[in-house]
Amino acid sequence: MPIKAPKGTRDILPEDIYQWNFVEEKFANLCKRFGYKEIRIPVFEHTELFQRGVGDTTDIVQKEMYTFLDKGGRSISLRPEGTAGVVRSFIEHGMSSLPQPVKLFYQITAYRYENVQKGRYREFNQFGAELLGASDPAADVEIITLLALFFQDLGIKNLELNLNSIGCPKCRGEYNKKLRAYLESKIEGMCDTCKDRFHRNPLRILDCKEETCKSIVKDAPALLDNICDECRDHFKKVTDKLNAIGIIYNIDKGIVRGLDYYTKTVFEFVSRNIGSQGTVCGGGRYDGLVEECGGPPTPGIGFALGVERLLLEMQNQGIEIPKPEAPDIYIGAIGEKAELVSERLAWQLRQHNITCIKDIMGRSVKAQMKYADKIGANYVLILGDDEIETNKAKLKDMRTGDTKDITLDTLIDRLIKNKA
RNA sequence: GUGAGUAUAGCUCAGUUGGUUAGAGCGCCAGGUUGUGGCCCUGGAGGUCAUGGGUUCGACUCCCAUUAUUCACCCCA
Repeated sequence: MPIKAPKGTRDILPEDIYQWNFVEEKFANLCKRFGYKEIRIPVFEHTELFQRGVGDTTDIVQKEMYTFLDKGGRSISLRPEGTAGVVRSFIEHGMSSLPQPVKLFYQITAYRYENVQKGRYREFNQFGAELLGASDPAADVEIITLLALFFQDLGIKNLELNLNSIGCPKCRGEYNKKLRAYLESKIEGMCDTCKDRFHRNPLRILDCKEETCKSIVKDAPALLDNICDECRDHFKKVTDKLNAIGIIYNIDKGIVRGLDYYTKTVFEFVSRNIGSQGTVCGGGRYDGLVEECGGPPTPGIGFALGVERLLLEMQNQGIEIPKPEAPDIYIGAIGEKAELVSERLAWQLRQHNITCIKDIMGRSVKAQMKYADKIGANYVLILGDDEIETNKAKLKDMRTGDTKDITLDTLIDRLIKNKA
């Protein structure tokens, strides 16, 4: 039995890689335009980091992490997301002593043990950015505008931006009391997971998809209507700024986010066209996270964007990504003498930054021509005894089919000129 | 963890009420033209019919299990 890629993983093949390179480069350039710097973090971390950072009560930590003991007996987990690792690095390298704010971006794979479906894999790719040290609503807006501009740059239209505020620990505590009071009498009518949530994290009951829970929750007090003055003011400033820029959004009181660290602003960009996993990007503010992970009190906000979903959406919208450039020239040879010359020629061409494919199969001229055609070479040069003797050859333009006599010494200059 | 669909060549798929050497198109290799691609023609390589068991004189076809895969639930990027 041949070995196949494990469930939920996939190869990105040479024929598709240009799409990935394209969005990766676009994202990196955009982040730099906003003053963000790239950071690379480990694929695995101490399990405890995610337990503390992502949250012990979350599905991600409870049932989706790839966790194992290494040979030293340490509990290690593959990162299920990027923020916790970035925050750990921020603390470990004393980045709170850097000029504030600290702006970071990354392009990572992440790992979650889940059942696979469209737009969801066990190994998946995320683009993310984290803005640390800035508590002002302007920081929230910067992160959202970065994303809006990214989608605009790529030509993606009609992604819905959903916004909510889930308050700070202070007002959320108040709200949890209110919510519990409201739900207490109705607890018997709720599903089993929600009965559990009632004690652990009643907020997430708001997000339950069970009909019975939904109907109970429908008339529950909304979190957004019960946040404290400071949080309300923060949220208003965020929406005022978005209005001023002209970024369209919905306020969605149901967004809770599955990670425990979020505070105040939470948001997501959603597509309706790419299956049931339509959240292309999710993010929010996490003012307590750095401290929770053992660093100095530091506000932060960031997001993670699912690259597989991004590409699905681009495909869905018919957005064309420029294909990679074709090889400049194919050099074929007949006979050993010509082969030696073609080796030297190819070496020189490549030194001059010209993409040159040469024959390494010793095949017939016809086979070589067919191959040159299939790889999309712009020009073909076939060398034989005649060419070596006269130092001249026919340079064939594969598009038009025209051939032109050239001397071998002028080939490089000619190709360089063609490229320009 | 749960539910449903699917599994035949590298890819996309045929394969009759169960019948003997399992097919096509595309792709790959070669030849037709021993020095010039695309079009055309000819030939070749490539299959434990997902795996294991069962029913049957006989199974790609029917039944069961397993695995993989797709979509969905939960949840999330």
